[in-house]
Amino acid sequence: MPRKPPSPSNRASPPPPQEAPGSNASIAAVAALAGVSTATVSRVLNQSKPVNAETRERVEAAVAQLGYRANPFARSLTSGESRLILVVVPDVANPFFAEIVQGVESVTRRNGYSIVLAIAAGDGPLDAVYDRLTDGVISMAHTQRPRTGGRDLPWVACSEVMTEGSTPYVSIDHRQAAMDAVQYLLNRGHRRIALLTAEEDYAWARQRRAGYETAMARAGLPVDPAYVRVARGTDYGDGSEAAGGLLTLPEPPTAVFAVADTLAIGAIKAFRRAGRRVPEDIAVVGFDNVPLAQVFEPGLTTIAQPLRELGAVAAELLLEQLAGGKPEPRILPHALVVRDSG
Amino acid sequence: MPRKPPSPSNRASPPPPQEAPGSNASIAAVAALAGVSTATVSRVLNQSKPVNAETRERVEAAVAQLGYRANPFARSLTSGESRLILVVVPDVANPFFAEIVQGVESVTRRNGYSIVLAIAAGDGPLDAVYDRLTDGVISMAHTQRPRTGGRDLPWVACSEVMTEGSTPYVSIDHRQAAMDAVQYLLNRGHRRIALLTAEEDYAWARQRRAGYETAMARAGLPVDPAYVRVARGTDYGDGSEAAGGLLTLPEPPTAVFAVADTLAIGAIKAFRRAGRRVPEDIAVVGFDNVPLAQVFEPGLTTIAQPLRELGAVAAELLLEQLAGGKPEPRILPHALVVRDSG
DNA sequence: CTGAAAGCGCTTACAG
DNA sequence: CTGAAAGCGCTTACAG
Repeated sequence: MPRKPPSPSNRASPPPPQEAPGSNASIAAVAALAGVSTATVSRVLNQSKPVNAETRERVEAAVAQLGYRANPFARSLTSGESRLILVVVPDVANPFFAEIVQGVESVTRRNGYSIVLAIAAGDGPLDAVYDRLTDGVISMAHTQRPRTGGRDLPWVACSEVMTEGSTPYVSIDHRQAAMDAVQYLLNRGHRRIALLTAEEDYAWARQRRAGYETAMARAGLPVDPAYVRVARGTDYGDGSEAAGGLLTLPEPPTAVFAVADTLAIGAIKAFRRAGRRVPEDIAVVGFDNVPLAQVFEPGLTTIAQPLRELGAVAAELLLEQLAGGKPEPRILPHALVVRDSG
Repeated sequence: MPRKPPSPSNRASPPPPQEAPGSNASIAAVAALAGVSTATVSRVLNQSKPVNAETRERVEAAVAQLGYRANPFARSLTSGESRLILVVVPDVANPFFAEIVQGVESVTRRNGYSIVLAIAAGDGPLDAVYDRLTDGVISMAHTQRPRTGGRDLPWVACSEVMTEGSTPYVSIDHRQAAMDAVQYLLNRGHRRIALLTAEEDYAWARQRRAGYETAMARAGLPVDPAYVRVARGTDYGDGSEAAGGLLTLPEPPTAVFAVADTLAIGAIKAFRRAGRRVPEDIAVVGFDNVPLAQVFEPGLTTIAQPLRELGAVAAELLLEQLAGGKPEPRILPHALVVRDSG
């Protein structure tokens, strides 16, 4: 917003409405130009009450002539809503965020909401400035839902299942997706299948691991604890490091299911460095279908999420909340993308 | 922000200040609890005027007890500034944005500004809602700088040199960096060096191309037009497509300089598919040092930008503008990262 | 150092 | 269908 020139307070007579076209005219200027009250201008702007057609036209002409746009601060101060939705993205570079956000935007826009993004710093609470500014939030991050003084900011978790409380969420079924990935490996004849997972304070990591365990159990296969490797983080390097030990086992696995593509690629690099071929010597399946999954050689077999739709549904759930509803969680379908790595 | 319950207008008597701890108390409630005027509360909150130590303590206690936080809309409406900075990121998934934004945040935060992100849709103008909301913008996108009714929103271009007008910017010297990349190839004995560039409505693309041409000219080498390939976009696929023809030339190049890592990797894939080895048969150098440059095999030789510092300097330039200054453009040093591809 | 009061630019009962 | 006026929650000359 512009800085106002320091104007002397003017209490004697009201200032004449400024009609400088293109400057930030006020609603009073529009009203004066159209020969109506500010109330009427407000009503045509917001279509909140019927206005005589001819009057409306005069107002619209005045708005156009002055290039008037409402001051969002004044509007929000009186109306009690900002029509702004906060989308929280994780601080790690997430190749998905852009597409998910597009999905969000596709539905918010046609409902008169704009979106604003914030990067979550770690998993701490959100910068306090945001929640006073927006009507609700869609979080793609592992952020704490803030309890701002007893009041709850409407909140939707996108792609990160919230078990805590009744926060609505939209997600794929991570456990089932992991089962599908492991089942695929089983179908190809693998029996010694290792799990490459990440530190499990993420719900998705726990669920993907559970999927692995369930699939193995259903196949009547024991899970050798030595086959379960927990990476320190989710970087390529973490994947390489955690996968390294697998090869020196007395009975090394013939396949690895990694809970993230980054880990999977790190593992492949480690295997190669050790002289193993992928998938001939050891098959690798990832999770996420990051852009790199297609470009990397060998192309990575992995699980894909419906990104745009995840964003769109998250927006729907939030809008439903803003309208006073209690939306149900939504589970969206995933897909196994078969390439060359496994 | 919360929806207010529909309260009947109350004109007879002022409502008693609500002291419900944790609810959104107003400044009046704080004033009442501390036994001072709202003006005094405002003064301690903003440290805008000296306040008696004992009074200040009472106010601070009241603020703490009520969990008071100023309503940002009311504050902005009166003060004329939002203390919000808009960072515009490109709509293509940009692996850099997170790190640049961290740089921005590191300096805005300690100056009392918060940041808000927006994704630029193509190269159209920004959604009008943003510029009324924020005090200034840092754009990492190829967005048009909007001229909102004659008034200019303070603006800094980050990593995209603006030749237009006097918009301050921070960037590396793309032309020099490209020269360095090509010179590296020349030093390794290459003479037939092709250029893989992108459609040139981007300043950086033009400048990198100019660097290529200058380096070749200085080496006394002609640029064969057949060696200059313009990719349709900057995807991997675009790189593969544009690079493909190079191999069937009567005298194919021995090296390629690509103006983006994504193009470089696409080219490498195309070369491999055609049975060529990189770098033995053909060397490839990219630009950007995307995360993948390190992970891809072969590791990509490329130019790295100082991301965090780019963001930090952009923030400094914007703050300088907000303080009424006219900051000079800033050029930051780049680095050639030598890996295996060239 | 402190307070009473105007004013920022809107929206919305209330009364015609 | 329309207007006068209060009120949203702050900040800031102005006057002590």
